[in-house]
Amino acid sequence: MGRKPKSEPMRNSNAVDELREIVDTLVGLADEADILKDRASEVAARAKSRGFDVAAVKKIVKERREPASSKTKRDEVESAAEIYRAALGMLGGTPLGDAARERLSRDEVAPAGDDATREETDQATTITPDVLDAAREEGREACRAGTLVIDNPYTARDPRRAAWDEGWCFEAGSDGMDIPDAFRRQKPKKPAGDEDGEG
Amino acid sequence: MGRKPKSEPMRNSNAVDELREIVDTLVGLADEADILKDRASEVAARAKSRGFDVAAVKKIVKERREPASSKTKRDEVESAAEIYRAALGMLGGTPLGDAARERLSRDEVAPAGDDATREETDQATTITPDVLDAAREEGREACRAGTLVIDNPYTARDPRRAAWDEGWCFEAGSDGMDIPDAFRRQKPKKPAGDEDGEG
Amino acid sequence: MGRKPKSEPMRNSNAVDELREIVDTLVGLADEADILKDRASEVAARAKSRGFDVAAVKKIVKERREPASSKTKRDEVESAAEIYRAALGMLGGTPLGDAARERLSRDEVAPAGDDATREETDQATTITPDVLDAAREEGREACRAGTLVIDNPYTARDPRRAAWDEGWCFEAGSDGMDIPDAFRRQKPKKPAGDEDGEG
Amino acid sequence: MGRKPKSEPMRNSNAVDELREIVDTLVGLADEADILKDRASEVAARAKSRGFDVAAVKKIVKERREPASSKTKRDEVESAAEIYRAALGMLGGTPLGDAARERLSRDEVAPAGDDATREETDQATTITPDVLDAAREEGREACRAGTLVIDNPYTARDPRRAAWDEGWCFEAGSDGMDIPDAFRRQKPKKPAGDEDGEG
DNA sequence: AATGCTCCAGCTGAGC
DNA sequence: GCTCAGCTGGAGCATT
Repeated sequence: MGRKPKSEPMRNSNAVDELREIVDTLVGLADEADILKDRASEVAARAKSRGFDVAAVKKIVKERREPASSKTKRDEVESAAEIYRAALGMLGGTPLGDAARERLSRDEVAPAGDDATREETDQATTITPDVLDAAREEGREACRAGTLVIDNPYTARDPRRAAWDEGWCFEAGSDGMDIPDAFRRQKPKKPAGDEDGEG
Repeated sequence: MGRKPKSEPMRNSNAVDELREIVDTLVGLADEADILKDRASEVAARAKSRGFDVAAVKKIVKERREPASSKTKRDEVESAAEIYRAALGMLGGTPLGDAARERLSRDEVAPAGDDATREETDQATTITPDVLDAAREEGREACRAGTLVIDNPYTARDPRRAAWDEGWCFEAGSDGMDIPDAFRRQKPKKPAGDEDGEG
Repeated sequence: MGRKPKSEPMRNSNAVDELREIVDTLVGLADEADILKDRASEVAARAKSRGFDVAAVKKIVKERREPASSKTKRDEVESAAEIYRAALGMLGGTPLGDAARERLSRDEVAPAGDDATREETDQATTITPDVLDAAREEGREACRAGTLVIDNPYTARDPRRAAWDEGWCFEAGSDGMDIPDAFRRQKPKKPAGDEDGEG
Repeated sequence: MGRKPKSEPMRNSNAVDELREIVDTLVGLADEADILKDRASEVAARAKSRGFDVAAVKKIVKERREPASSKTKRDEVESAAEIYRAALGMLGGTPLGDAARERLSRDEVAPAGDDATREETDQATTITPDVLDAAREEGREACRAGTLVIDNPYTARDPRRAAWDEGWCFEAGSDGMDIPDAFRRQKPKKPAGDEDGEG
């Protein structure tokens, strides 16, 4: 395999030498990268053999490395997804997280109804579908009444908390008005104006 | 460009006809798939123009479509990651979620120390770094005392809740014993035995 | 952000320290990998600014780095693809390459007809569709006559060369017999036997 | 569980209904896409069981589907890569393809030396490294003399053809002048001007 | 609008 | 035999 045309000075060569250097450099860098990758695989294998969940470890590593901006964006997406889940009745027992609550409160999404309707709720209730439906309805009424989503009356682990959230979010998106800000992509180019792509 | 050797019957042809049919079928299927993809892009574009967060919508769609098994696995990984975050002090204010708590309780990870040390905590405390450190220490003591992680004394939105969780998880992994079950990959082939890959 | 639960020795810690070390190591390795990647990007940018075709350079680098085995497999696939193209009349003016010719010769794919039919061909012919069709037909006859594909009578740059190849390959796959070896995946688990997955 | 807040009219609902419709549509489209994918897998499996080389079949399918523009670009990159390979002495026995030859001729890359030096070459030579080196040197001289690369004196299957190409291309890039046009990315923004990114 | 980039899913080769 | 990690190819996105 001729590496290069045999014996000659070619010290004036220009393009070929440049090209060769570029290629060699890139090959070298790629080789070094392979070494690093191998070492990482080793560490992962050791972690696995010790019993750690490698997928979870990688998740942590990714988190550590991702810049704050990505993290922020990730949270933005997740909070929006939670609100959507709630509005579609897909919460599945897990109530809204902090980010989603903050987003909903920040945007004052409530249709601003007449008056507060939330009353005392006893914690000792047995959880049945009916009870959950009632909580959902409570959430809707609360939303109409202008109650903030953060004022969900049920405690953190109470299944009714999620149901109330669902009702609230559903109502927030069901007022016949335009899409509320909390449903929109945050930090848009056009802060408040709506662009109707098909109108 | 000749599409095929010109005029002849070739009704006995075997391999070529088969090949042609296979290729044509695959091309057709791929074309149909492209159409579907275009339609999906259209819908996404419309959603975007209406103001929805497309990334969040896609997340919802993915969730809807992913089979229960994937969902379960995803949760497994996420709960492990949360426990790791807690142990490394990376919770960042968000306390452990349900799955992680359940996992920690299920595995009875506590080193079973001497006696319960948790006392009353007043909710009205101003949150300072010191207060969080105290909560962290409380969590560690609670872990040593055999308190279950589910018995975190702080309420859902109290920042000390996360700190207590961190302390508890850190302690659970710091007892000088082997890696606790809650840190391990769930449902392993070898339920409890450890295999040291490096000897 | 508390890096770790505040002030204590914890020199007996086990799982947590291990986990921390694993994560830190992986983060470090990933960071180093990023540096290498940046350097590679720099080199690529320089190459681009000098006027080189970066995509082509990357291709060369990839080639240099890919092990011989991958190269071999790549060639296997490419030779098969060429034969398929020829059989489907998709050569588009480019005749079969060396690898495909060798493969076809090695497998003696010709249906072994009666006698040689190829006669002299004058090079000065004007190329018209008819001429190409004639060359195609010649190739088919040559195949039936047992002529090896390597004995294509047309010179390298003659468009009829590709047409002859097309005819030859088409005939090789059109004999009404089973799929010829040259059409099959080389180096199969079952050297000659065919397994019909569908019955 | 709860698909949506139970029984109510909500015919005025806006955002939620829109969202639900979008999600449902996307789920439906993705499901249809899955079906198509399954069918394609079936066909591929059948092809495999019949003995076809599935990778090669996929390559053909891809080719059939890729638009002419992609094809053109692909060829551009490949021809550049071939020229680079030749200049670096990596041809490995395969001479330049048509596209590369055309590119080199189009750009008149030769340094335009003194006089033609190519003489008759007898085909019966035994191929040895020395012979290849000689062919390489011939190619270089031919390039210096202004001979077009298309006038490579060796026939298509002669190994010296590749060596001659290598010498020619090497010389074309080694004249101490700037990077020749044939080495550059075709159809650049700045047709002839060079921008030195690091000068 | 075109291009490069980054992320993701699907595929392939090992390993228990 | 099945699973799993690594990898390649493609699609969406941001950018100019």
